[in-house]
Amino acid sequence: MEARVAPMAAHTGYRLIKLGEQLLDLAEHTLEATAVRPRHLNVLVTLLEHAELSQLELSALLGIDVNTMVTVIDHLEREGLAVRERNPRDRRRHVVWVTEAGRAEAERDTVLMRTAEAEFFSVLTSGEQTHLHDLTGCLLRLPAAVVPDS
Amino acid sequence: MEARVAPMAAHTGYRLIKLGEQLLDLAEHTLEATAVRPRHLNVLVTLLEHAELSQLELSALLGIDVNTMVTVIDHLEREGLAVRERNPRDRRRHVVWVTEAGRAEAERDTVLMRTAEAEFFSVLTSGEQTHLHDLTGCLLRLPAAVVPDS
DNA sequence: TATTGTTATACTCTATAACTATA
DNA sequence: TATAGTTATAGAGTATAACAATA
Repeated sequence: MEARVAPMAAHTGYRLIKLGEQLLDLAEHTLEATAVRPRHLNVLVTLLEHAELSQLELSALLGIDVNTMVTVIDHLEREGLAVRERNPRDRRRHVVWVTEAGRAEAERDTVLMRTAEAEFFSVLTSGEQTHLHDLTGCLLRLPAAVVPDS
Repeated sequence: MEARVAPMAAHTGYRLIKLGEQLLDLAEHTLEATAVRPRHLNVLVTLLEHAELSQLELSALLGIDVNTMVTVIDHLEREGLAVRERNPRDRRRHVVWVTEAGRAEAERDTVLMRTAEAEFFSVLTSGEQTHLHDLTGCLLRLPAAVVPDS
């Protein structure tokens, strides 16, 4: 008795698309009870690491449309997690920075995400997880310097 | 001079989401000049492998909403790639089957996809590609019997 | 005249529910 | 009464282009 399988699953590319869908669903579900959704957490964490980014730089770095970025930061401001200010040296630009509440939210949510991911990947051994981490980093052309996920 | 990187890239889960997005974009772009889009090819290939599937069974197997499946098969019929027929043993059900033109389309498009994917994964060695194939299969709980992508 | 951010619009995708035909 | 498929509708997400402020 063999279970039916989608033949496209023979393609590694298809597998990665499916995994991406599952992991995005996992992220949405994990953050369900929080004030943010995955996209907002991504922006918060990025702002904590790279201070002084304009919205345009944020958009380029995260691959989020500039248009969408406006509403993401609208939401963060409304929730008191981030603040927009004019850049005094170029008043066309906004500098976005994270409030203390935003930092706390990001730290709490990062723990939630790490726990959920650990569970998701637990079917693999620790060594396999590291290997997957490295292979995906290579495909994304990430510099080796990126802190490993452990 | 180090390039700025999205800090979330430290999470393997985030990496897989990003790769999934890139690979879906790649699939869309690869099939741009054809009569189908990735979802239609997925259905065609599945019907060639598993004859006699109803639309409901197709939906469940591929994770495509029953609702969406209607429009996908509408498109395949309009393009002359598949045909819907009533199942004589249960006239509520449709049996969907692929025409000769549909088979040719699927075979041509599968070659296009394999070529595009080979290019995408070419930054990895052959052994690394196989390892990635196996790791993703494990995470998706695929039976080991699935034909490898080589 | 070009750039940053915002707003408006339309287009796609998806999700819910109502509807039909069959069982 | 339940099920397979279809259609209608509304909601979210995204993409394009116009717009305001500033350089």
